[in-house]
Amino acid sequence: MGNSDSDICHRNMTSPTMFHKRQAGKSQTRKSQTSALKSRVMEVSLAHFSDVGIEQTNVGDILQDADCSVGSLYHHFGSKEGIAEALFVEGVDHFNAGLLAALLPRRTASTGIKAMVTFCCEWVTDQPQLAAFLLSREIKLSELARLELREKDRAFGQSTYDWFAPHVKSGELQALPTGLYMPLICGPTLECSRMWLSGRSARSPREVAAILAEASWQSVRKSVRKS
Amino acid sequence: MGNSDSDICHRNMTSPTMFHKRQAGKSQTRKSQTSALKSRVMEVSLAHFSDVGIEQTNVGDILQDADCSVGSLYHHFGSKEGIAEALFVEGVDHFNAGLLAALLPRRTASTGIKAMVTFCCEWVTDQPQLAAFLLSREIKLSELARLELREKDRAFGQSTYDWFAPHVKSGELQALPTGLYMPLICGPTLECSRMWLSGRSARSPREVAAILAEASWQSVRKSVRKS
DNA sequence: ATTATTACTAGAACAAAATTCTAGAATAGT
DNA sequence: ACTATTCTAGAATTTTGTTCTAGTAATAAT
Repeated sequence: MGNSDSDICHRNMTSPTMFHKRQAGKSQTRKSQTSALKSRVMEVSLAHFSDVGIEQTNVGDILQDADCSVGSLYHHFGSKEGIAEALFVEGVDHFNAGLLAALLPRRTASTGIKAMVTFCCEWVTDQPQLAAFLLSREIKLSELARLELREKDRAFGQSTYDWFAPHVKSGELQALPTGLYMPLICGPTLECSRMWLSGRSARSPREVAAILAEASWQSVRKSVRKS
Repeated sequence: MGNSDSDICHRNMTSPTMFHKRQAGKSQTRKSQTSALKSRVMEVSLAHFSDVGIEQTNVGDILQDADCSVGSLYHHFGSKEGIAEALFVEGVDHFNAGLLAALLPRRTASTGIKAMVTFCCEWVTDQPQLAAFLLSREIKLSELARLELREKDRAFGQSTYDWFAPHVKSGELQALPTGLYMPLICGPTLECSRMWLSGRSARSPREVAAILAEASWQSVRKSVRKS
């Protein structure tokens, strides 16, 4: 059938060794090259994901933009969703840590609540891509990542609750089902963020931070009204 | 090259006419059969989308569950995203209409705001699938649909604003940037909804409707405080 | 120093899934 | 009756995510 015997096994004959396109800096250690590659992939992926969503992003584009080979990508991340998962976990960690750092030092209910809202607004405004990606929630997490996040979520909830509890006891904050504090405090801000991120609103969260902070505070404070 | 002259054009020779699996009811008009098919596809798709997301849902399953052919599906919806788009537009319409119907008859600021929140809670609790799908926002809308929605959004915003304006003037409601009313009023509820729909919270929006309604009202009312 | 072992890179091959294509059937319009 | 249009059908194609095999650099073990 073939031209001669010489064409037996013509597949996989192009030795990868022949090409060394990506040797970049010879001085760099392998380790740093590798971690640079991983960050490059994550950065590029985030840009695509937040722009058109995970589904619409195709691996080929990531590969090209990050100058990465199929093999490397699947070695490091396992799948396209794997990249999204890494980004998601990293992002949640960063956000939660910042939020706690903003909350914990405050000594009064009012300043604490307002600090949370303000932090949310700044964070979203400062990293719109990551925010858009986290808020989109189109990620199908692996069982492992799901458990990891559930645990982090629990720990985070506990930390905030420990801060709230005394102020509830002292009568500054309303006593509410635990699960309602976060939605009441951050819900409006997140909704504004979604609108701004998707172009449905012109005002950035930062611009309306003060209003949101005040409003959220009014919604959870224990109020004794005049009228 | 071929065996004989008789095998010219052997592709596409299986006449679709030979099969009449889906003739269902002969009495039905073609029109009603068609619209039934479309609803079936949308219903089945919604179930899959809200369950595992658009990406994870595969067209083959929809085809099978809705007893629809590839041709019909692509004729009516153009693509998988097309189905999602149709569902999305329909869902938003339904929600907005309901919300307005709940709001407009109310005569006081307080009852109006609370009616909005309550309606949100009930709606989400009553149609969790549709709610989950709408809130997930993993849909990449076409330019056309985007414009259509933008316009509907504008009209909706106008209607609500027309209701708000007098109460702002009368001093019951705070004067706020127009884009902030919806996030403040519905943000906490939507956040609760997301948590309930994704299993991160046990309490349904309906169960906490009263608390949310009161809190949201406090956040937008014009307040004169004692202390 | 030499030899396993491991971590990583590379891209061709593969498989699965979405979409296009061709064509026939039902219906509406003239 | 005939023509155009809408709709149905499924085979064929294309696209795209992932696997596979094969190689290289770095490290550990002997």
